[in-house]
Formats: sequence, structure tokens, C-alpha cells
Amino acid sequence: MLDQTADSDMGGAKPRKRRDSHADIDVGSGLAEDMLADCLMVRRGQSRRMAPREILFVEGDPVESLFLILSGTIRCCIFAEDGRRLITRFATAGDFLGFASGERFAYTAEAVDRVSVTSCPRAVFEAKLATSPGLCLEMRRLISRELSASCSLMMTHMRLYATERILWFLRGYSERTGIGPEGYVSLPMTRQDIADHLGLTIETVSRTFSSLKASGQIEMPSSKRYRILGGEETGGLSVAA
Amino acid sequence: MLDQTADSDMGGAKPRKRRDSHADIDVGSGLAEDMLADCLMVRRGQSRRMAPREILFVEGDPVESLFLILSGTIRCCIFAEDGRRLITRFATAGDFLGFASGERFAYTAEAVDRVSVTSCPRAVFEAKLATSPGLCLEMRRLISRELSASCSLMMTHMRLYATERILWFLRGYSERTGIGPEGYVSLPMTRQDIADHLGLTIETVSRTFSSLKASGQIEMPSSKRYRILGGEETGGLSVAA
DNA sequence: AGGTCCCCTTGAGGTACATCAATTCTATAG
DNA sequence: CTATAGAATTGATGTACCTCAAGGGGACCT
Repeated sequence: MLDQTADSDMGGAKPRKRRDSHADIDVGSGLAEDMLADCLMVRRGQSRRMAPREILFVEGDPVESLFLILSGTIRCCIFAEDGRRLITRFATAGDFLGFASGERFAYTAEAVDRVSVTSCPRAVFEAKLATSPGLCLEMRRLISRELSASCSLMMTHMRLYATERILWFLRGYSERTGIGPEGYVSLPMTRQDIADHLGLTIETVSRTFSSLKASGQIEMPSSKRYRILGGEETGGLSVAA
Repeated sequence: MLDQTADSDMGGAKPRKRRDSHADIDVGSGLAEDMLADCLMVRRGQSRRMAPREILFVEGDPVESLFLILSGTIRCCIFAEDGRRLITRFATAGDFLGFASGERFAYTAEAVDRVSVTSCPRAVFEAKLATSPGLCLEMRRLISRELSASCSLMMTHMRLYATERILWFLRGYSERTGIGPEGYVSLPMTRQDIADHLGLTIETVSRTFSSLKASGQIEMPSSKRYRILGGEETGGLSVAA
């Protein structure tokens, strides 16, 4: 079943993560993922299963391997000296980890729920890089997208009301992970995770969810499942190329 | 003109900015900058002078050239639909522009004060990239640093008081540009620029400057020149090694 | 000099969010 | 089933910042 997942995430059409449904990730560069994935898939048999809260790597660790997420969600965190935590991204199936880092990881990667990843030794990847200039450009494009996602998050942090931040997050997450069979999106992370991602407190996140439910903008049968109401947007097809 | 103070304000082991030819080289892995600079220096004769508010490129423009700033300060902006502006970074002498972008620029670059830049056609650079795998890795490192700077800015935006944001900015800026001969750092950008960089309003920026002056943490003989007081911890003046 | 413009500064009041604190819900264990 | 711990919710209160608004100050022009 692992291979299934892998194949689907990489190139084929597959249920879990439909490439045609999230233009912001693809933006005309399925090529990047394909090439990078090919590289990682060399060792596709060696997938690693992770339990919730399990740590994949820690900020400052030397980069020995690069990773591709096959399923589940991983939070990428950086910590301030005073303990504040910033979750720079929630990486989900099909996302790569470590490519934007140089010698050492710039963030800590931790499993949110049950996760499965494949890895590729850094040396193998860099050897491939040396022989394939195309791969290099594609890698740059991948990192660029990460940078622009980071800017987008910054824009969100900046003078956006809690309601708008939450909706931005929910929309983005559902676009990336896809909507489940019953029409709900699974939300594996805690309120604290969301707070640390959006620059809010856990109470504000909770309150905002409540008010969004009350105003009929979202539906949440449980605290870990949601659906965005109000028409078109829920599909997440509105991202400009 | 920048050199004299450059070595003292960093506290780092190595001189941060060398001014051999006319490229101010930033701290960190000098290798990356050297290789990239070499590439750009191919056309060193063709430097472009820019007046304040002049635009180098606009977000969405196709990337035809890559740039290296020789002197002056450039603001890199992204705009939201509602007109909000985020200045993702102030690029100064020795900084590269466009390397993190793919086909199109991800942000708008505009001169803050009088600026001089050299450029390199993208095709030339990518051709060099194809023949030099080392350059590729160095470029990745460069982009990684930009990404981590972006994360650092996000961390700052996130639940830090205005006072701390301002100090963070002033410290970082003085580290990057160096301290002038009289001990003051020149601050070419407007209060609005700073506000859009730190996620504050112009009034809050101004008020915070005033209170920092009042509490003796900074000195500002005019609104465009400052000096951080308080010795080691605030100024980063520690002369290590 | 005087005038104009733009930027900066300062003030008063409102508000969205943080903080402190208590209760309820969910989950895994006993 | 109850017990216990963690997460989520809800309430009351404070406050840092935003907003609206009015006054300075420097640069440039005639």
C-alpha cells in the first residue's frame, strides 16, 4: 500500500491528493516534483512510519537525508529563545522536507498525526544534482515556492483579523489535503498548533472557530473535522496561476 | 566608506564586508557570494544608477536579469489585493535580487535612496549554473538564507511588542549596513516603510521611536539617523575574536 | 523670506486580542 | 463503568495597538 500512495502522490492521479485541485502547489511545475520524487523514489521501499509527536529531525541537525511525505501531516517549527514557537508550515502528502536547508536543518519537523515518509541520502541527491542541471533549476523553483508561501503567511500575520487568518488557514489546508468522502476536511493538529501557525493564542483560535460556526461560515461536527460553507470557495479552485 | 566600521559592529569573527572591487560581500559563506558575484561581475561595467522611488522590477515581471546591489537600499514589497503592503526585506549593498525567483519576480523592488546595481542576464547565469554544480549548491544556500530571514521576520511579527520589533529591526539594519564614521547609522527609509516591514502603523513606529529615545535606548539626532545605546547586548558591538 | 508639500510627531478614544481563570469535552487508562 | 489527563471551550478583564485627528518640522521652490 505504500507504493500505491507513493505513486499517487508523485505523478499519477490519486484520491488522497489531487494535483489538479491545488494550483498553488503546482503552478506549472509538476516537473519539479517528478524529478525530485524520482530521486527520492530510488529508495521507495524504505519508508518510515511515524507516530504522532514523533520527531523527524531537529533544527540544527546536519542534513543527512531529504524527505518526501507520503501521508499524514508534519509541522515545521522554529523556536525563539523565550520558548515561543512558530509553525512555518504544515507539510502534507506530496511535500518535500529539507531541500531548502543547507548544511543543517533550519527547523524542527515533528509528526502531527500518523505519518509515512520516504527519504533520500543527501549525498545521493547532490550527486544527482551535479549531473542534472535541470534538476537544479527545478529545485530552485521548489524552494522559491516555499519562500513565497512564507511571504504569504507573513502577509497573513500582518494586520489581518483572527477571523480572516483562520479562514485563510482552513481554505489553504483543505486545498492541500483535499476533502474527505463525507465532505469534511480532517484537521489533525491541535488548537495550539494553529495558534502558533497564525500568531494567535489558543483561546482566540477557539473563540474564532466558535464564532465562525455561529455565523454559518464553517461547520465543525467535532474539533478535528471541518467544512467551509458558503459556496464555491470550498473546492479551492480559485488560486490564480 | 562603510568598511571602517564594518568589522566592529558585527561581533563576528570575520570581516563582513569586503570592498575589494566594488562588491560588498555579506557575512556567512563567502563562497556563495563570491561565485555569484563573479557571475554578475562579468558585466561589471554596466552598473545602473537609480533614484529614490525608482522601480527596478515589479512583481510578476519575467525574470530577465539578476541583480547585485552595489550601494544604497532597495525595498522588496509584496502587495495584497486590498492595497496592504509588506516589505519582506530591505536589501543593501552586497545583496542579490532575483535568485530566489523562478520565471517571474515574486516581489517588487524599489529604490529607497540613491542606489547602484549591476545585473546579469538570466540566461547567462543559468548557463553557468548548468556547467557548475557547485554554483547550484551555493545558490541554494543563498536562497535558504533568504528563507530563514523570512522566518525570522515572521517570528518577529508574531507576538512581539512594537518596542522589540523596532529594536530588532534597528539592530539588524545596523549590522547589515554598518555604522557611519560619526557613529550613527543612516536610516534612508520612511516610517511608513518601517511600519510595512514590521506589521505596525506609522504612528506606532513614530511613538515607539520616541519612547526609545526617552528611555535612552537609542539616540536619534534626526529622523533618518540613529544609534543604539546600552553597550553590548543592544548594539551588537561586542568585538569578538 | 514666505509658501507649499510631505513626512513625522503627538493626542484622545476605541477595539481586537492577550491574559487569567474556570468549566466542559474527549480520550486513554484502570 | 469510573478515574484521570489533556484538549477545547467559554467568561471577565486588561492593554497594546489601531484609528481618527491635529499639530510640528524640514526640504524645496518661487
